[in-house]
Amino acid sequence: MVRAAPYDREIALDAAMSLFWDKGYHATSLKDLEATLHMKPGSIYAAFCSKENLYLLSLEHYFETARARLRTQLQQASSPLAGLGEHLRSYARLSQGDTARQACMLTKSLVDTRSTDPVIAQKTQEYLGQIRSDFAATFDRAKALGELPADADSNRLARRFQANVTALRFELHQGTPQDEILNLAEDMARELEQLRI
Amino acid sequence: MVRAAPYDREIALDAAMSLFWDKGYHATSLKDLEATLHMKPGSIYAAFCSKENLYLLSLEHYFETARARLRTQLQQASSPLAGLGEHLRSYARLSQGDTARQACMLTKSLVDTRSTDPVIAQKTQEYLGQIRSDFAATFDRAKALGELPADADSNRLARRFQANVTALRFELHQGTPQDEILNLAEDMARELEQLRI
DNA sequence: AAAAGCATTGAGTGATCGCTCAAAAACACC
DNA sequence: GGTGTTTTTGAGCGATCACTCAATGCTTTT
Repeated sequence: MVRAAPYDREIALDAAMSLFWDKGYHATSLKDLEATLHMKPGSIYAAFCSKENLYLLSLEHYFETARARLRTQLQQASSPLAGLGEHLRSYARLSQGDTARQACMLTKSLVDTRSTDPVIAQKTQEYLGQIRSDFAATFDRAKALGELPADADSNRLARRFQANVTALRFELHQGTPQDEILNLAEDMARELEQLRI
Repeated sequence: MVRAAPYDREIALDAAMSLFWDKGYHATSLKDLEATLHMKPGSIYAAFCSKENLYLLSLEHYFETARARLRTQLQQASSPLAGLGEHLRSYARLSQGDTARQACMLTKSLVDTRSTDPVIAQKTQEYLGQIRSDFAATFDRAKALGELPADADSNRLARRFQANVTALRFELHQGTPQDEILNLAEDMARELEQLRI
C-alpha cells in the first residue's frame, strides 16, 4: 500500500480522538483502535509509537480543535461578554445524541488518568490551563472595552466561567433533557451578563 | 481464620470504595483489590461475586455516606439556604491532599463507565438524581419558610446547585490552589444567597 | 479427639492486554 | 524489470486480566 499521506494521518488521529473521547484511555484497547483506524498493530506503532503517545496526540488534536472553535466564536461575537455567553448557549443547542462525547475530553481525561498516568494528567492540566487563560484574556478585553469594571478580577472570572462550562458539559454527558440544559445554560449566561456595567 | 463479621465486611467495602474512587473502575485490577482488602481472590469472589458487583456495592456505600453527610450538614444549619451555602464552603476547606478522591465518586464513575458499562452508568445516574432531589427538597423547604420567593423553581435551582458542586469538586480534583478554590466557592455561595428574599 | 461444616487459600484457567518483528508487499529510481 | 528502500502485515510474544476450584485450614458439634 502507498505511504500514508499527512492527510491520512489527520484522519486517523481524528478517529483515534473520537474513540478515546468516547471510551476513555483505560477502556480503549488496541483491538478497538485497530478496528477504528483500519490499521494493523504494526502500522499503529510505526506511526504513533505507543498507545500512550497516540492518546497524547489525540488529546493535543482535541485541544487545538476546541481552541480554534472558541476563537472563532469569540471573533464573530459583538463583544467579549456576548461571545462568552454565546459559547455557553451553543453547548445547550448541541444535538442530544452522542452523549458520551459531549463532556469535555480534557475533563474526562483528567478524571481517567489523574492517579494512574501522571504524564497524561499533566498534559491535560496544561491544556485546561491554556483554555482558562484564553477565557481570562477575553475578560481582559471586556475590561479594556469598558464592558466590565476596571477592577474586575479576570482570573477569578475565568475560573468561574470554566467551572460553568465543565458542569454544563457534564450535564450533557449525563443525558439531561434539553429543556433543562437550556435553563441551566441560560442561568449561567445571565449570571455572566449581569457583570456588565 | 474466623468467619468475617459484618463489621469486617464494612471495613473491606470501605477500602474498596476508596480504591475505586481513586483509580476508577477500569484502572483498578483484582491485584489492587487483593492488596487493599487483604483478601485472596477466592475470598473476594465468595464475598462479593464479581468485580462489577463489588464496584456497585462500593458505589452504594459512597452514596449512602455522602447523603448522610449532606443530611447532617443541612440539619445543623440555621436555614435551608445557609445549609446549602455551608455545604459549598465546606468543600473548599478540605485538606489539599488526596486530590484524586476529592471529585465526587459519582461524577468520576459516570465519566468512566458511561459508554462501556451500562449497568454501572445507570445506577450512578440514579444516585445523582436522588441527591439532586434532596437538593430540590431543600429548596422547597426554603420556599415554605419564606426564605425564597414562592414562585422559585426548585428543580431548576437544584440542577444549578448540583452543577456548581460538581464543578467545585472537579477543581479540587485538579489540585487548584486553595485560595482560588475559596474564591470559587465564595462566588457560588454568594450567588445562592442572593436568591434570598 | 474425631467428625462435620465452612471460609480461606493461591496456583492455575483461558482470554485479552499492549506490543514486536521477520516476512511480504508496494513503492522509487534507474 | 531489476534493485533498493520503505511500509504494511499479522502471527505471536510475555504479561496481565478477571476469575475458579480442589485442597487446606479453622471452628463447632458430638
